[in-house]
Amino acid sequence: MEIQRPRGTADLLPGTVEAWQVLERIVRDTLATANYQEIRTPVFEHTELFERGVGDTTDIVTKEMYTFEDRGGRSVTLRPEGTAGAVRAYVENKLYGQGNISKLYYIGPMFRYEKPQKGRFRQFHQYGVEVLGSEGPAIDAEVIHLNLTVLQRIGLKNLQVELNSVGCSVCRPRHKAQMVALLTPRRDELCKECQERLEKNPLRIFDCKNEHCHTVLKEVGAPYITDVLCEDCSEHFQSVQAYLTAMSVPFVVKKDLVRGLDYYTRTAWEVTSPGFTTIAGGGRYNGLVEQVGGPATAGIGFGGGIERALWVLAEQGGSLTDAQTVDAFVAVADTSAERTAMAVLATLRGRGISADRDYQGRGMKSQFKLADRMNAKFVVILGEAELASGKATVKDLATGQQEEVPFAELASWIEERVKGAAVGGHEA
RNA sequence: GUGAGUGUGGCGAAGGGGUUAACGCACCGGAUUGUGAUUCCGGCAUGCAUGGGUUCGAUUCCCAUCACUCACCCCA
Repeated sequence: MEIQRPRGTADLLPGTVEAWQVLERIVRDTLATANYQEIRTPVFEHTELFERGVGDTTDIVTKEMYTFEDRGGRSVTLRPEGTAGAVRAYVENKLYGQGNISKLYYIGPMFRYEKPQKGRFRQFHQYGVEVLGSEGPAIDAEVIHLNLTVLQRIGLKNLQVELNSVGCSVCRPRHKAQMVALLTPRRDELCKECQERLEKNPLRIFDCKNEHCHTVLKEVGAPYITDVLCEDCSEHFQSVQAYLTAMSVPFVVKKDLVRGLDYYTRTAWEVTSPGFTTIAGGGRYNGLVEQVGGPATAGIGFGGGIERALWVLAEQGGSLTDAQTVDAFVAVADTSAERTAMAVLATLRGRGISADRDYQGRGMKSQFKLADRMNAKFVVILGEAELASGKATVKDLATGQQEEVPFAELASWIEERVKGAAVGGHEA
């Protein structure tokens, strides 16, 4: 049997990679406008990093990690998300020693052992930012603003920012205690999973899809974390909203928003579009750097799914690319012109003019069809007559007009006419 | 991880236990001389996801495996 790609992975073929290139370009350009710098970290890390960083009660760690032993008997894991690795690198390379905040971004593959579905893969790709070293609400607003801006520039419509605060090490335990006190008497009525959540992370009960669980929540008067924030968190949350408003970032507060990772504190958000799953999401993680072994350092970041952004874009009827084009197609009318054709190709390419030809011995008619399919702008015809006269016949495929151009002037002639027009794939 | 559905050429698809597996698109070649459209002509699956079983005979029935899709879970 033919070898197939592993489940949940995808081949990106010519025709679709172009959109990825454009999207990545948009991400880089947008983040550069806010002075973010790229960081590249390993695609696998010691398993312990994720267990400690992401949290060992999360779904990601308990059932979705690609973990294996390497030949040295070490347990390593393909990264399921980008934050843990970035934070590890920040600590290991002592970036905090520079005294400034670090504004970082990454783009790359992530891995999660899940059952693949639409918009969900085992190897998927994210771009994301991490800001280390600032606690102030202004940076929250900047990061959320960037998160949304990238998506807008990609061309997505009907985007919605859902915002919440999940508290800190002061208010979270307090909230947890209240939840446990209120819900334990009616523990038996909760679904099996919520009974577990009650012990590990009661906040997540709000996330439950089970109706009866919600009824119980209401009846006992279980408070949203947002309603019982400590003073500092409450103030922070208010400020974030004020800054967002100042930056004209529309958002809605969603009190039951809980993110899937344990490390979030205070600000948490998701960006969605009605009818789709989460396209991007992020939050603040003030305790994470310490947990990974660094000095107490505030952090905040987001991750966006490339497949999901492209999927939603396509569903909304948008696209990111035009087909790649070629400036000149060199048509060989007679085998005696073969060498000249190769020379012309080399010359044109040397001048930065994209050029291609037929390598399958096709006839004239087929070569023109090929040129047409490549979206070539000009066809340079080389045959006996041209060799004899020292002039190439050049046809402008858009107008259908032909001209004789001396070999020596060919490159400049084409360059003049092609200049200014977007040359295939160099511009976003 | 649980449940359901699907799997025929590059793509979309018809078919159905018995000796030529429709059709459309795409692709390739041709319609007298070295030129892109349309039209016309011709070509293009010893094969119906893979492996096994039932049968005189299977691509059509059964089982397993793999993949994809959908729902749940959760998320990007």
